[in-house]
Amino acid sequence: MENLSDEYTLDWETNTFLQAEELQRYLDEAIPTHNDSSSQDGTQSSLMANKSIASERNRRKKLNERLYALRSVVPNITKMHKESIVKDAIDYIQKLHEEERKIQAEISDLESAGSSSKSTISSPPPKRSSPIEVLELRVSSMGEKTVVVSLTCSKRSNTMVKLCEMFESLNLEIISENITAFSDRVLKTVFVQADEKEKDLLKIKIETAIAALNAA
Amino acid sequence: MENLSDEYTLDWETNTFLQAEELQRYLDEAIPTHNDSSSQDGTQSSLMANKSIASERNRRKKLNERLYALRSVVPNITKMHKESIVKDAIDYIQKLHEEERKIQAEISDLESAGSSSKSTISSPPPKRSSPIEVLELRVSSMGEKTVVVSLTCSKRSNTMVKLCEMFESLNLEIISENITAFSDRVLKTVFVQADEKEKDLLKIKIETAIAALNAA
DNA sequence: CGCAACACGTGAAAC
DNA sequence: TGTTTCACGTGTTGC
Repeated sequence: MENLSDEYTLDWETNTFLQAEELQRYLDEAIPTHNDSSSQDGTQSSLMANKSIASERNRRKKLNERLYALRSVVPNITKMHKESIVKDAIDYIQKLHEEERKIQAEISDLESAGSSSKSTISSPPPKRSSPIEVLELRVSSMGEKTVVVSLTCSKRSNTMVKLCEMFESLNLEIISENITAFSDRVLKTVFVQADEKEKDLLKIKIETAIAALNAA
Repeated sequence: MENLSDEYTLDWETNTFLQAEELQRYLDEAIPTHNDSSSQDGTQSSLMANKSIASERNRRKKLNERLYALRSVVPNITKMHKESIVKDAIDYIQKLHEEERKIQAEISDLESAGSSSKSTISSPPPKRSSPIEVLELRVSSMGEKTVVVSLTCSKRSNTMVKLCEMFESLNLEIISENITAFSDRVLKTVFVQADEKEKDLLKIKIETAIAALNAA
């Protein structure tokens, strides 16, 4: 039977080629397996066979290297089988496609910047958008000394960061705040310690801050 | 020449699966290859073997379908061999990466346009950094394809912003995320689309990102 | 004739 | 335990 006791498998799970040296040695050395000069009627059987076998090995090796490289350019993932590597690559490409589409729209909207400091709410479809697209802004009072701000935006690349910065710049006395991102929406809720009469003023402040941030 | 009588090979060159019917017939029919009733000692040899062989067939078929799908999402080229499909996909992803990088730079340049004259609202350069103090970091899996990150920090001046930026920089596939600040704590919860096996790796990534951010 | 690309069945190894 | 993934050598087909 075949001896081949040694282990040469390259390892997709542990990320790197395991024992590359050994694999290489195996590959280089093992090609002329049959150097038994049986010299039978065989014309060049072993010679031809060895070439074919080497070609096939090389082909497989190449393809595997390519798959390995493919995985390395796809972020997020670090393991998995051949099939999943390709699958994840597909998903990733599609994700990039969509992202590019969004960014493209965002940029074209940015260039045709119209400062919309007037509208209180209202921004209906995903058509009209600026860096921060406010879908809804509600400022209400909860008791005498607490004001609740509820803000809904469409989710863009840096929306959460900007929202945080924006509220931070207002220097409010924040009791508690919360941001949730899901689907294509970002929802921010802030509990502010302030007199209920400041409610409307606070709303204007927020609108102004957003407008300023978008016009920057 | 173009006789192609019993052709079953699926054709990567001409783009579509050639003679899919015939291939299918071949696949379906040929499984119980050995129904030679030699009635040899065979206990379950053929039975077990046929399972293995069918599994292998299915695995290969799956992988080929995936490769085919991969090629379909990569624009530009259409045809070529397996290896080139993967290679083109890699090139394309890298091209998209670079494009994204450019766009990102362009956008940040656009955003940091004006300013400098007389900013009433926006804080000038509040570049003071207060490190992120991690109180608890829990990364767990929820099902096979979802990983939940739960991170608790102490609340400092820019903690929320930094947390958002940090997660954004990781380029994860985020299903939904949430930040809540209350009292002197900030709690961030993120649902990430990732294999459960990536759990530990993801935790390390987050820890590293936070450490790097604090060292700035 | 060879060369390149492929599908196939098989045994080994990992989970 | 068995299921799944893999590399391998081989036969076949089109250039």
